[in-house]
Amino acid sequence: MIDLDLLRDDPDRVRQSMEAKRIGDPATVDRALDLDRQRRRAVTALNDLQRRQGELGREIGPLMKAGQRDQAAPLVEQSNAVKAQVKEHEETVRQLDADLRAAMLEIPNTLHPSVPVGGEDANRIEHEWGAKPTFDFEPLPHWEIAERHGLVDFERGAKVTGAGFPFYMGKGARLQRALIGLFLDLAGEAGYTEVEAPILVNEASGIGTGQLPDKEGQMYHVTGDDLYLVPTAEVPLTNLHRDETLDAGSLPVLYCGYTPCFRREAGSYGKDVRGLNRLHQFDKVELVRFVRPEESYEHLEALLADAERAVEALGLPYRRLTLASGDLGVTQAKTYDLEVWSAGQQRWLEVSSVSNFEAFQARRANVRFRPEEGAKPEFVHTLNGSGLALPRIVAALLENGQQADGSVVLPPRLAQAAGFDRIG
RNA sequence: GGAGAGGUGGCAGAGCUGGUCGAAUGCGUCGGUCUUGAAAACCGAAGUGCCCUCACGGGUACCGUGGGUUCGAAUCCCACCCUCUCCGCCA
Repeated sequence: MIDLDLLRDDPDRVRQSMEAKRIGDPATVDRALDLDRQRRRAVTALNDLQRRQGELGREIGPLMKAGQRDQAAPLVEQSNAVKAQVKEHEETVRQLDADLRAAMLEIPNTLHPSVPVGGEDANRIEHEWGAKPTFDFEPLPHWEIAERHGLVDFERGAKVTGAGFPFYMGKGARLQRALIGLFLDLAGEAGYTEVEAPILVNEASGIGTGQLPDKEGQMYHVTGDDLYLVPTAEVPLTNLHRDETLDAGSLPVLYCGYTPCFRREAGSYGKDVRGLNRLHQFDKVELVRFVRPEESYEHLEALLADAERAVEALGLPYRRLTLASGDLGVTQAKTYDLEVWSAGQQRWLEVSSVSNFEAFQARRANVRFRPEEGAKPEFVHTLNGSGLALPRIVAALLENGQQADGSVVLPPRLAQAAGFDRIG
């Protein structure tokens, strides 16, 4: 949710962000402003009536206590009349509140000035690291390598659950476990507190981080208990402090957590979804920061560095993009993507998305802090980044590490964590 | 899942035979007096959201959440959520 004061003071900026992000209808801004004006008028009227009701009640009280019902009768009659009006106005305010909130939830976060405006082709490549491997043979895509070594069983996953829910077998499974451990260790070294979180969350949490109502169809919904499977650990980790006022001295708060992630990926089909490229269930280590607003862009860079360190630990060539406005979601003010080079497919695969949400999530989730003793609570800024998502990392490791004899060599740091340095 | 108890301000804990209750009291916090300084003692301050106001200030709502009864609800009724105790079940 954006700041209502910003909407009132600078609606043009809000509209421009909507247009640049290509999200929503800019007319929503005017609708929200209109609802806001109506609501304030209604609240003022309601408060006046409530005051009158209180006055009458305080006059009636002593009379009733003294048994002077007759004297109280006309006042009671008045009070009943006011009560009816109060009820009416309450309903009006309730409706306007709901409408305004709905409109506000439709308005995406504003952009940081450094975000390039445009569509996907305006994404800015900032940095490239590592050398793409070269081969004196035709490198295979990871799904063929995985099949050859029995690392991932897509068919049986499809039988047991459905497409996009693979089994990892043997060294494939051990690799997952080693990567999760390695990523959590790296985050721990960087100062993050490790968290094991619930992987089912309630509706309020979905709203808090912005998955609801915007991306309703993307989460698996457990209807029996009205809970949602997490699409990322960002949801539980950020909602951990929902409706809290944090101690200023505790900031910044840094959490890392591993969870399986569940995404319906409704509407995404095509050749780029083969193998491990896009799954309904996958593993990811997520990094989350709660910070003071004035420091959030420094933290964005620090968080980015944390994610890059993880890729570099694996020796995978990668590049960093600053996402253009059109590629940003509802909630982000600025996002960097990290993409690793996947030699068998000859393409870049997104493995991390590092974002500053400024106060957008904090306002929805009501996470605040008190800047100093006695000061008013303010919203924190929240940030998060993958550190990292596993499947495409595994894809790149298999494709980049493949040898002429069909075996796969693992990078040293991973070999150490996994307990083996070669597959096949 | 069954039976019972309970959810009050930063914490603890009254109030719950409805009527200036945003709410006693204690602890903690902050300011002051005293002291060379500190402690103790004493005095005082201090919640959050929303609305009106340039401001000073004022109004209103909030005692788990949402409804209801009533002229009036922290106090009564209903539903839900959560915590605790006992029983059952169980990795």
